[in-house]
Amino acid sequence: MSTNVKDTRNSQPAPRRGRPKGDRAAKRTELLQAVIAVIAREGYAGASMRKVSQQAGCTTGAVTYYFANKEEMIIAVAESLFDQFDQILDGDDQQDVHALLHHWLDWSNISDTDTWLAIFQLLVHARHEPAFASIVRERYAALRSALAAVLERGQQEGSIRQDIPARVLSDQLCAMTDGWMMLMPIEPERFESPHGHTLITSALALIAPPSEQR
Amino acid sequence: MSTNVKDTRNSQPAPRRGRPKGDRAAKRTELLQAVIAVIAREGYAGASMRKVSQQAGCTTGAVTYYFANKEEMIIAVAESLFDQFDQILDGDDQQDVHALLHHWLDWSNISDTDTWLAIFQLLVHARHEPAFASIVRERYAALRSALAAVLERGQQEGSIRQDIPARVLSDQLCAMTDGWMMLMPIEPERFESPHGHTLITSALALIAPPSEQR
Amino acid sequence: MSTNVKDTRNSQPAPRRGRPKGDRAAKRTELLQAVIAVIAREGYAGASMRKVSQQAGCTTGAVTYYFANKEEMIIAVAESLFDQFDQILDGDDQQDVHALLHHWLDWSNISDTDTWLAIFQLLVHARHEPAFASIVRERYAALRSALAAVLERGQQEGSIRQDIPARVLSDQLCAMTDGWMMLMPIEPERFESPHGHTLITSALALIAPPSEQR
Amino acid sequence: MSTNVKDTRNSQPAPRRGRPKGDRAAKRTELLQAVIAVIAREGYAGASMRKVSQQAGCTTGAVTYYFANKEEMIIAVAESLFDQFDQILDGDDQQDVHALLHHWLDWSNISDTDTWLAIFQLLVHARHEPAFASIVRERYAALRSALAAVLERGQQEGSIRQDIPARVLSDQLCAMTDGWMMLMPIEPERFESPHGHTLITSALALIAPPSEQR
DNA sequence: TATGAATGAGTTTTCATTCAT
DNA sequence: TATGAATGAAAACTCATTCAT
Repeated sequence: MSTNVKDTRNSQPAPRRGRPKGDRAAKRTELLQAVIAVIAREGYAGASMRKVSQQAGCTTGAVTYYFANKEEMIIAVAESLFDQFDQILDGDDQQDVHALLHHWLDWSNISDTDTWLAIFQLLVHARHEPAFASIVRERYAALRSALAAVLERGQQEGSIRQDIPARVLSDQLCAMTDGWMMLMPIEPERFESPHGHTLITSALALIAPPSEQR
Repeated sequence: MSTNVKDTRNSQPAPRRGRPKGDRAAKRTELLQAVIAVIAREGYAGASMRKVSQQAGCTTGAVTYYFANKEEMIIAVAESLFDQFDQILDGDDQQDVHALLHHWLDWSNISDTDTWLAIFQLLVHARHEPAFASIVRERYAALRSALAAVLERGQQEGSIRQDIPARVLSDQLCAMTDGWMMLMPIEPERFESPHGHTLITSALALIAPPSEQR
Repeated sequence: MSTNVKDTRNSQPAPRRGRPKGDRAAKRTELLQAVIAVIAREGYAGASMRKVSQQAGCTTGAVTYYFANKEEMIIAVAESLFDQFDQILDGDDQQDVHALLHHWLDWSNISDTDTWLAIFQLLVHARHEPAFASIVRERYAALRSALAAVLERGQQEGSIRQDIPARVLSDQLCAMTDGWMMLMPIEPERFESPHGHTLITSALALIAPPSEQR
Repeated sequence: MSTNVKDTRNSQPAPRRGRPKGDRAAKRTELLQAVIAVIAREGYAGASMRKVSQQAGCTTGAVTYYFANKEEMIIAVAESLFDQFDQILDGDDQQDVHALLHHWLDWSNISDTDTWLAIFQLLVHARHEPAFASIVRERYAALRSALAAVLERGQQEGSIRQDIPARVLSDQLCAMTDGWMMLMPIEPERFESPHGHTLITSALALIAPPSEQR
C-alpha cells in the first residue's frame, strides 16, 4: 500500500522559481483549498472526498492520488489552515496592541471567511481524529502564545490590565472568539455591526486596565 | 472491534418480542440518553442510529420506532439536552451571584459531562440542520437571558462591573464557556485544577467591578 | 399460530339482525375499505400495512389480527373488489344494451372511483401474487361472460354487429376499458368530457352493426 | 432461494477492481437491459436495485454508480424502453397499413417480450413517479400519433373505416393492446394462437370499413 | 501521472411480522 | 379481542478506497 512510489516525487527536474505550474505541490494546494471550501460550506460531517473532487473540478481518483487517505487529507488541511491563520495574524503591525486585537477580534477584516469556518469545524472534530488533535494542540498553543506575547507587551505599556496573567487573558480571549465563531453561522445578525462592534469594544473593555473603566 | 464489550451484550437471555410492560415515555427517555452518550463519545458525525441502538441495547428498528427519522431524533435530543441544561442551572441558589457563576463556569461540578459535550456537538452542527437551528436560537437565547438577569442583579448589588451592559457580559461569558468546551476534549489537562480553577477565577475577575481590581 | 382460538368466534351470543356493530365481519369490511382506499391513493407498491392501519384509524396489530398476513389481506381485498364491481354492474337495467354499455364505459357514473383504481392495481400485480391470480382469472372471466351475454342479446336484437362473436367483442371492450383505466390517472384531461365522451361514443360505434355506420 | 442459479454466479474468477476496458455507455446499456429483465420478471414493485445488480452480475454500488438514484434509473429505463419500442415500429414497412397493424397487434412477432412487459409495468406506476409520468405523456403520445398517421393513410386508401377519426381509432387500438398486455401474464393461453390470432383479426375487423363487414 | 469504474461496508429508512400484555 | 412495542430483513443511498488502464 505504502510503496516507494512516492520517493520518485523528490526527483523533480529542478526547483523552478515562482509558482510552479502543473507541479505536484501546486495541485495539492489547489485541492486543499477545495477541501477548505467544502468544509466551510457543508461542515465537517458533510465533507466527503467526492464533494471535494467536484469542488476542485477533478476526479475522485485525483484526490486519492494526492492524499493517501482521508485522514492524511484532513491533516494536510489542518496544517494548511493554521498556515493561513498565521499569515493573517503575521500581516499585522505588531507594534500596536489595540490594532492587533481589533484585527484579531474583528473577523469582518478577514478576507477569507472559509479559513475561519473550516478551522473551527476541524477544531471541534479534532477529538475524534487523534492524529489531527496533536496538530491542534501544538499550533493552536502557538497562536495563544503569540497573542499572550502581545498582551504582555500591552501590560508593560499599561494599556492592558495587569491583575490577570497575559497567558490567561490570551486563553480567555481565544475561548471567547471560538465561542463567537460557533454561533456566527447560526445567528449571523448578532455579529454584524453595530451589534458585532459592541462585542469587540466590550471585549477590549474587559481586558483594559481599571483606570480606563468607569 | 475496539473492545469485546459487545460480546456481553449478545449474551442477553433472548431477544424478547412482543409488548413489554415499560411505558413509552420511559423508553424514549432511555433512548435519548443513549443518543447523548453516543454523541458525547463519538461526536456528531459518528452518531449513527446503529451505534445508538447498540448503546441502548436494542435493534435499529426500535430506535426508528420511537423516532420517525434521524432529524426528529436529533431535535428530540436537542430539546432534552436543553432541558437537562436548564435543570442544572435551576438547581442553583439564585440569590448568590458568585455561587451561580461558579456553578455556571465550573464544569467539574456538573455531574453529567455528556450533557455538555453533546450539546456542544449539536450547537456546532445546528447550522446544517435548519430545523434544529431554530431550537438552538430560542433555547440558547433563553439561557443567555437567564444569565444576563443574574448579572444585572449583581450589577445592582455592586458585585459586577457596571460599565458593560449585563446582556453583553452574558454573551461574552457564554462565548467563553463555549470556547472552553471546545478545547476541553482536546486538552483536558488545561481544564483540570489547579489550571482550570484559574480560568474561573480570572473570568470572575474580568467581570468584577474596578474597585476589586488592583 | 393457527390455534383453535378462532373457533370461539362462532359462539357469538345470537345472530343479530341488520348490520352487526362491532362484529368481526364488520370490522374486517371496514379494514378492507381502508386497504382499497390506500391502494387507490398510493398504488399497489405503496400500500403498506402500516398505511392501511393509519387509514383505518387503528393499530398495526389490529390489521394483522384480522388478516393472518399480507397475502391473505390482498386476497380478501381482491374478492371484496370484485364483489363491489359486480354490484356496480348488477345495479343496471339489464334490458337496455346501450344503457349497460354506457354504464360500463362511463366511469364518471361510477360512484366509487377507488374501486376501479384499486382493482386495476391488483390486476397488474396479479402475476406476482399467484394465489391472487387465480381469483382474477375466475372473477374477471365471469365479468367478461356477463358482458358477452349482454352483447349476444344485442346481436340478436340487431343493435350489435354480428360479424364478430359476442365473446370476442366482450374481450375487446374489456381490454379497451382496462387500457383507458391505465392512462386515466396519467392523462386525466383525455378522459374528461367532451373528449372522454368521444371515446365512449366511438367505442359504441365500433361495435355497432354496419347499417349504422356511414 | 427459488433456484440455485446464484451459486454459479459466485463462482466467478474474482471480483475485479479498478478501471475496466469497456466504455461507459455500453455498461450503462447493459445495466438498463438488466433492469428491464428484472421488471419484466418481478414486476415494478419487486424491482429493487439489489435484484438489478444480481441480474447484471455486479454489486449494488455499481448500479448506483451509473444511476444517481432509483428515480433516475427508472427514467433512463423508460427512455430506453420507448426507444426500443420505437425501433420495433420503425422496422416496419410503412407502406402497408395492414402489415403494420399486424405487427403492432401481434406480440408473438416481437422478439423481446421483456420490452412489452416492462413498459407496461412502468406505465401503470407512472402515476406515482411524477418525473416519469411526463415522459410517458410525451413519448406515448408520439406513439399514438404515429399509429394515427398510419390509420389516416389507411382511411384515405379506403382500407380503414372513415366514420371515426383516425386519432380516436388510434387511441382505441392503443388502449386495447394495453388491456391485452395486462392480462397476458395472467392468462397466457388466451393470447396464444389460435385464440390470440382471433383477437388480432377481430381488432382489424373493428376498424375495417363497413363494406368489408357482413 | 492521472483516471474513473467498481467495490463493499455503512447509513437512514421502511416494512411485514411477532408476541407479551 | 385488541394493542403496540420490538424485531430483523431488506431497501435506497453514500462513501472511502482500490486498481486496471
